[in-house]
Amino acid sequence: MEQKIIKITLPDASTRIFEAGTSSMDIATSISAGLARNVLAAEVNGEVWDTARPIYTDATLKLLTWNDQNAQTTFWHSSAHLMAEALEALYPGVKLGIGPAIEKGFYYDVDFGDRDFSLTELEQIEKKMLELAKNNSVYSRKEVSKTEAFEYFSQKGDEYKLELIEGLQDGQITFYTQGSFVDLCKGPHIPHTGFIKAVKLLSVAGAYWRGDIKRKQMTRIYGITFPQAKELKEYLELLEEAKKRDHRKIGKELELFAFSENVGMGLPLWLPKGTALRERLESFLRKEQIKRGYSQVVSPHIGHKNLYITSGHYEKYGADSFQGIKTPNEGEEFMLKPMNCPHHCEMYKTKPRSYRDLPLRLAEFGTVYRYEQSGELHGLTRVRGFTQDDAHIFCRPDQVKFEFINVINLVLFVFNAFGFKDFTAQISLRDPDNKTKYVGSDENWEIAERQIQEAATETGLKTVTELGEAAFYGPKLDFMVKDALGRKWQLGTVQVDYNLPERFSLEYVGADNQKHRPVMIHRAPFGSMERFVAVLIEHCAGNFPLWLTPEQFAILPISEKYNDYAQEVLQALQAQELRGVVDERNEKIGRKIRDAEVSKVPFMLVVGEQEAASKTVAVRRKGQGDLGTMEIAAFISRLSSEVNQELTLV
RNA sequence: GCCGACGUAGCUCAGUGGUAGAGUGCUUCCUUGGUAAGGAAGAGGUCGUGGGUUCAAUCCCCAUCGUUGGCUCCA
Repeated sequence: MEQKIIKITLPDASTRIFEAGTSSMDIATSISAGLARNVLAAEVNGEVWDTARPIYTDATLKLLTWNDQNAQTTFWHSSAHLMAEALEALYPGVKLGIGPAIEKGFYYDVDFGDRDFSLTELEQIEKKMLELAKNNSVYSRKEVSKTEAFEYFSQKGDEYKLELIEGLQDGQITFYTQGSFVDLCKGPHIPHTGFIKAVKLLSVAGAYWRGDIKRKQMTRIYGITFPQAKELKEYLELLEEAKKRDHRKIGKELELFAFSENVGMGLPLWLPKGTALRERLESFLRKEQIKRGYSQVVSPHIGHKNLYITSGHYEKYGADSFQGIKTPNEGEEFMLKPMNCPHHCEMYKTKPRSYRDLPLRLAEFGTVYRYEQSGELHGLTRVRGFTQDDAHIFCRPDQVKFEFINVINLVLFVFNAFGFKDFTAQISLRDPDNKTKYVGSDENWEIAERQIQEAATETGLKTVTELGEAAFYGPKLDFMVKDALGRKWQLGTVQVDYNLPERFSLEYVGADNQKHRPVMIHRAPFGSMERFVAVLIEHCAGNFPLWLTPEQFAILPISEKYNDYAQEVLQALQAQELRGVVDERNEKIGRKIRDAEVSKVPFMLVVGEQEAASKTVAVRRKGQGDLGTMEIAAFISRLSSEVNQELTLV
């Protein structure tokens, strides 16, 4: 029986009575005209609806304005429709794929046919969008049958939409219309285009239809919109600021690393300062791992081809890898190692193992080489030669969960040490519909997947689960951190592997005096030194913690007359294992300070006549200014204690 | 690998169908200065590379290499 009267519960738990069929816009109007002017969408029983959509049942209602995430998503989705309307106006006959909102903004995939599309055309599309927005065209929703939907887009000749309709269920198909533009869309949308006051189209990119490399590549146009011009300006400024944190820029400025065409793309050169930083990171982790029962090992950069045939990697990746290294011996071939695990398996096999020996934890800062697709290379985050902070834990099946938990704790320890609070822990499982992509028995996969999930639960780790993202040999838990521009990168990783022990016939003798197969856990808390340093740079904008920074201080003589004293100070500090330089240039002190500030040196030690006479230094802290004069020993103890404090915190 | 953009002095970038400019850095000189840029002079570029169009190409076209925004991939 149909209700005549409905009860609406608002977020403050108050309730109001309306006639059935009242829309959330009507309700907003009844509350206040100001609210009605600003409401973009509504959450009806937790689902985001158009404000014009009539409500026929009792419901909880939250009116969404620009400050709500869901309103912004709706706003940007509606903006994608507006862009599509502009595109149809400017380029008659374009075909449209999908046009969703994304985290910041929206995109639409467009097929321009034979036409080449260029960046320079974005501006006139923006103009057209703003012009159309001024029409205050209402986004109106219409339920259509599958047949009607087919008819409309057949007539229009848009095969992409037809394919989408194919996958939809009759009775659940809706069209949205604004102005002259009609789109297949389940909504919701903002009330009308007039809310869209500022538009910026940011970039164009090729994107395969339905993410399939074998299908047509469409032109994807990315953009963002705002209800106020001021907000767009602020957003663009934020983007500019983020670009200043880019590790590629800071890495060059601070002389941490470089690339050379002559060396080869994706092969980073670690310069002295970058190396100093990296080696500190390595010793930090090495020390921690020793505490946690790991043994450090070293293996060569190449391995016999047979090693990778045994491991299965040759079959899987051989054709897409750096190719084999030939020797003067006919038929002999080595491969650059793309991972460390096969070497570590061979280490395991150097002697018979007892169940009492397990777990065996072999750790190595192992440099590996992978022929990544050229289009994938990106600064230090995606390279072709990199060093993993790798380790393989060989354990009994009953130890897997415990070891897994310990690894999770190690990763969290590392992330905490560097202040990475905003990360995602992702459990990657098999694609249940495509099991042939993976090796290993169903049973082992199920055990491994369960153990990962249990370990995550028991450590209290908040995780997201992705199907189909597992490695081909086992499920994994990845820790992802965002870079300055919001791109996600996988740093820490933990992976269970039942496959390699099988392929390498690894065994241990159990308490029952029978042979058993160990389980392997691959893990890397940093992921790789390269990617970790990249993300760390962006995280701290090049202002590294004192214990890590390549140069902790710069000694700045007032004039050349005090260079000798500056050297004396340097000797004293270096004797205490503190790191820094003397700026002996023929420049004024103001200049030397500025340069040291710009190059992010934490401490500046000004030395002149007074300091030389009293064997002191005038200390200045980056970003804080003058801290006053102190004796060299006092500065040493201040710097050392700050370093120690950082290290006990981490 | 695919689509788009870019490649000019060590760095950041301007510019033009008639063989190139700024700022900064670098070198030298003057200055020896007390907490975010002292002054002057000078050196530096086959305009990524290879073809083509043209009387003439750094500029237009093609190819190639590299970088870059995405897509796909990622042991």
